[in-house]
Amino acid sequence: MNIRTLCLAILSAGDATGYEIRKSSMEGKYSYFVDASYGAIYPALNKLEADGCVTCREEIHPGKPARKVYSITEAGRAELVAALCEAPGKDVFRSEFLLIAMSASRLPRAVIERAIATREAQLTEELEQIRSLHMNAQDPGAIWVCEYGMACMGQSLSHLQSTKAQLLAATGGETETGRQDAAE
Amino acid sequence: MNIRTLCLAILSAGDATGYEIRKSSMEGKYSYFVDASYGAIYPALNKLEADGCVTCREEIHPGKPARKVYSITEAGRAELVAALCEAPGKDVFRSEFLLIAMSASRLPRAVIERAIATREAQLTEELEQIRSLHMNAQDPGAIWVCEYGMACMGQSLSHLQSTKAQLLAATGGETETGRQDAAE
DNA sequence: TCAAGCATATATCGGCTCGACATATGTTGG
DNA sequence: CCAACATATGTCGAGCCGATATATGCTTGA
Repeated sequence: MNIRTLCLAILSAGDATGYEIRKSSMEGKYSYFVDASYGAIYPALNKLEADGCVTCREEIHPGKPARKVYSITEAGRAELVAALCEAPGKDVFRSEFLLIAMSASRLPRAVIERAIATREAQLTEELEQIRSLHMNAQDPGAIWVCEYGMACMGQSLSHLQSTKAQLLAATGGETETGRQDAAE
Repeated sequence: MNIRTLCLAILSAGDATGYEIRKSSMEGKYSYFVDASYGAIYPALNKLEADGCVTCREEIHPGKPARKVYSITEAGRAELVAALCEAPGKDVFRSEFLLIAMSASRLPRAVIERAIATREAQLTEELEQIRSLHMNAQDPGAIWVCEYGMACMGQSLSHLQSTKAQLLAATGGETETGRQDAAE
């Protein structure tokens, strides 16, 4: 999957500027598919326009920088469907947290504590975000994806919370308070 | 997290060649942390050697290409611990499958069927792999990570299997057999 | 009140990385 | 027997990320 397809997917749900495409691919409802930076998005939009897959209208507000709003064309929709019909690539899960957890026995307890807290906060925030996405979702596919995400993240969070004591018990210790905390 | 740290983490568990590092970062027990290609690993190992973080011995088997086996040094272990003590970056989950699923209502049923089957096969294989990792794991941190992975993937697979009918019901249809299959 | 910081918005660029390829040899299965 | 695959190192072009530059309006706390 490439940036081109991501842009088409986002534009198929409504017109957007390059800035908005980047935002929804980094934080919003398209943040679970492929990453994209400006350096990838702006050239991709130029190419898509040259290929007739999108059109661009320049909204000029006096005194403001011009907004370039892109719309998908029929040719763009066709290319999007064709791209999505290709066999999907492998899903990717990469976690620095898990590398830290795996090295727990060689790291100070405080580092593991912070890593767990950070990961819990992340999962909680993401769950919250998907919940709000779920409430606003109309399309049955989008609803299914939200429910799938909530199920996976919910399990991830609850397993982390119920077993974090075991992980902390495996730390290198290092601090005097560490051993006392373990008795808690 | 960078390739440098990944190399140190892998070497901290035992000596390895560039080829072996790449393999375990792509398929083996280090495949859940950061991606790495040859083009990233070989330069990183050269840099690590120049910095005194690893040493390299060339095993020469006559008639074979020389194996460059790398070992971590004390300086390397110190840098690894320091790197792992940094606040961890966000975990990453990216899925082409979910983008296809989200677009289900605009795609032919057969495409969704194939995407689900592909994803089920992937998850089953990964679960199997973690199970074997779990059996061989010694370190408590590694065991915890395996159990965490099994819990998350197990939930992911079982939720997919128990709700895939709903996703298929949301497809665009397109094939005549599609509607008949839905009654199954 | 007003500067500082943040959000919006477009765009470029150096450097890093991926994926494919080149090269060489041992192993294994049909 | 040989094609395909695994081991093993390494290069290179294409593509992308992250940082930076530029410009402006809105918010907010000292």
